[in-house]
Amino acid sequence: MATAGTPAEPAGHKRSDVRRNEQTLLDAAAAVFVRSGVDAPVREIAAEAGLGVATIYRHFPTRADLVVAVFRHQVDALAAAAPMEAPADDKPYEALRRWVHHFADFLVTKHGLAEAMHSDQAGFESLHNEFVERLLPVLDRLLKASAAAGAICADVRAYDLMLAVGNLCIGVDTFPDYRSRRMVDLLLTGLATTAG
Amino acid sequence: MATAGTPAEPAGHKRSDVRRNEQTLLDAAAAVFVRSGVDAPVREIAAEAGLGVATIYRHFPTRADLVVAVFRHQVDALAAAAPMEAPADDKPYEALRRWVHHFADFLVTKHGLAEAMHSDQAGFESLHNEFVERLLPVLDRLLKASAAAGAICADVRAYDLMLAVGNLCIGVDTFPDYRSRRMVDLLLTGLATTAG
DNA sequence: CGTGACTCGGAACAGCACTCCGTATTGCAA
DNA sequence: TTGCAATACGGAGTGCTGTTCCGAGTCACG
Repeated sequence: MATAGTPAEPAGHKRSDVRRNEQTLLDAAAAVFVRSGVDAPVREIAAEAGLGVATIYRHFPTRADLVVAVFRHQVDALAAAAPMEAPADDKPYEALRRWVHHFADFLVTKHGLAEAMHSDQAGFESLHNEFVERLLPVLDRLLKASAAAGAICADVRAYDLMLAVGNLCIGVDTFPDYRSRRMVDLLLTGLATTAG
Repeated sequence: MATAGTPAEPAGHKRSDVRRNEQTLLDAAAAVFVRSGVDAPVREIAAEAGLGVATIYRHFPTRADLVVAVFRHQVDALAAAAPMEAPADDKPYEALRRWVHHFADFLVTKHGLAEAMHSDQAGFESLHNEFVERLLPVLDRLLKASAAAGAICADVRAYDLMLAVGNLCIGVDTFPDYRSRRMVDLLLTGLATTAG
């Protein structure tokens, strides 16, 4: 249940094996996620790490906690990739467009991540929450900057856009002919047009 | 494996209990799909029908076969809802827009159908195939008519658009705040704009 | 080196899809 | 009406999943 954004990381007073196993698990999970997708069986991750399943659950109570931990750096990089100060940028819509494509590329390269983020499966809600918590403010800022510049219509909510883009990235693995990037572009174009 | 569009329906030479049970299953499945979504446990459908699980598998080898059979009439209606003769319509883009929204509304009201259609789970491929087979020609016709009228850009493929719209309908149950309809509209707007 | 607290491992439980085979039902013909 | 061959049915069985529990093992500190 607990969202458990950061389980507990005062970092200092943890037993050495705990810290070692946590890192082992993160490495194993990263490898398995690439090989079998983010919804790979828990046992497979445990085997890859050479640890028991209970150890996984002790460190990462829900699957989303593990996924978030594995991708944390990349999500942070994504958040940081957006221009911090909007006023400095004279082309806010271009900045928005660039960042959304970065976001989409990130999702597409992590097999099953987009699917999982919008899944109703138990344990995945906090994954959704994490993404919303970290990236929604960024997207909202970009969106408001564009709206202020009159480049897009102002009544589109960042939340809707974020979920929509995430949704458009679903199925790229399953259906090789599907071009998610083109569709994301189309959505962004629609955003700009409604301003007219 | 078999796509099994129409398992075998010469209708005449089937045992009476077979036909009766098939209808019972369809009714039960329809009820359960509404209550628990299209990915409800097989046992639940069997219980609702008062039949064994093997009977379900005998009539509908894959889950998609059952889903397709339950929604066949509505999918047909959807296909028929598109204007048959494009030339007669002087506003092809409006027709396209209307039909796509019909399609989206259909998906949204069937809990989990959009998710299932783009799932990589075994047994769901034929669901995707069925939708593509039945609705893609319709969408393609609408799209070509709009393109011919110069209302939209011509380089968007019907397949991409269909999957994109389907994707945008994912998550409406899980995330009540997500407005899929608005996002579908945005996508359609983008389609029109790129023509400019 | 001993002790106490914390952690690990894998067996155990529960829920799912899907299959198999003995039993029951059906339709036809005598 | 009744017997029989073909066919369908039911539910137990198999195998894979997530999740929990507790005895055995490991670590840090005195």
